[in-house]
Amino acid sequence: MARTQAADYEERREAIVERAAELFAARGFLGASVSDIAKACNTSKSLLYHYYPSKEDVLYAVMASHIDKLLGDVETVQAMDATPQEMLRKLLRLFMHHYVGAASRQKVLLNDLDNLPDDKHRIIVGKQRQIVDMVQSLLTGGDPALAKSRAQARAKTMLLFGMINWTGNWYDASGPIKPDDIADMVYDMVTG
Amino acid sequence: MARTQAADYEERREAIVERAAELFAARGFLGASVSDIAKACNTSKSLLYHYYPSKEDVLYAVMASHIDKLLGDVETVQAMDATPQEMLRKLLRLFMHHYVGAASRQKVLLNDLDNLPDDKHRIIVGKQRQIVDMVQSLLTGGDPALAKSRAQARAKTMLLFGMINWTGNWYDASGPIKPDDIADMVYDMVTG
DNA sequence: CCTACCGATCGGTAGG
DNA sequence: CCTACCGATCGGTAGG
Repeated sequence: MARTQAADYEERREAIVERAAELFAARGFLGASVSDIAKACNTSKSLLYHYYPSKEDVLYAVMASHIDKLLGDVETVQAMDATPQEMLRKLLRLFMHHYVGAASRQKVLLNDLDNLPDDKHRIIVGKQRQIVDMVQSLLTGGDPALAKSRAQARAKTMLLFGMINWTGNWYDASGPIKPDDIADMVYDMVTG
Repeated sequence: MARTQAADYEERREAIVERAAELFAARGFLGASVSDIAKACNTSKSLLYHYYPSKEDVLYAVMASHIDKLLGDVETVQAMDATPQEMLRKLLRLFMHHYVGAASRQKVLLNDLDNLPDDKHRIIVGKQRQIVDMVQSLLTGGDPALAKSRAQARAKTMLLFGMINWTGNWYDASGPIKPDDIADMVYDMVTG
């Protein structure tokens, strides 16, 4: 009995996070109310507060689950035996797949980070920095000219993230361009 | 007397827009209250409603004033007698100057577009499309290979906008990289 | 009779 | 697990 409930508990927590991610992505964290989330989950506000202590904790769950997958991509690439260029291309493809596969969570991560309380904000920002640093080291490792100027290397890295982070605003899954195509276009532009 | 008041009226309207832009940029449209804006202007909420009929009209004023400057950049470049490449490089430099010089308004334009009512939303989106189309035509005009595939050209254009639109999240005016440097880095990446 | 402007409060809804 | 609520604050407007 207890085990069945525990299994159900985790399923409901994940269902709440998924519905919340969709609503936060569509209306913003402040624009989507706790009642909205409850309705989307076919439950009551009170039930929602049984699974998460606050609206901000739901937001954190949305962001943490997503960024941990991106950190998993970083670890996958770090375990490769390959050149920086090959690792960068692979990492960009993995990122784009997660960006597209979890578009709502990715949008929430980019738009509503400042709505997290300070302690949770710091955790997410720290993980973002790990990801950015990994990309920057692959970029400078493959291009010795970049290693000379730290500011230039950071700028190029952030231009790269601009390209992939903005895809949520225009990417159309039903079009001819696929996630791998975008990853390769970005790769060619930053290495060409 | 009447002329003095009219002049004051326009000054106050502009001051409200500037303060609102800063607050919307810092907290988001929903996170900044009308009371907050009034406080930042050292006036009352009632006075604010004397100058703008609603909070949404203030948001529209923030966005419209900014995007009209970007459209002015497009017109400046259209009046040039130069190659598509030279026009694109010039346009990117003009954009980056306005992005940096009006960072709050640019951030609001990118983050809070969906908080506009439908009619005003359509106006801003229409102007954005003009800007995107201009950049795309300069990009394909300078690169015949791109003209072959519409989807590829649109993708490259949006990757370009990703780079410059994301700069608000990392650009540091006190660092060694200047707006022209970013514009030229972007230019080199999309044409190289 | 107009405008510019204030302190106080409206009806509803937010997160909890 | 729900209905019924709270203290506070929301965008917007009243009288004067």
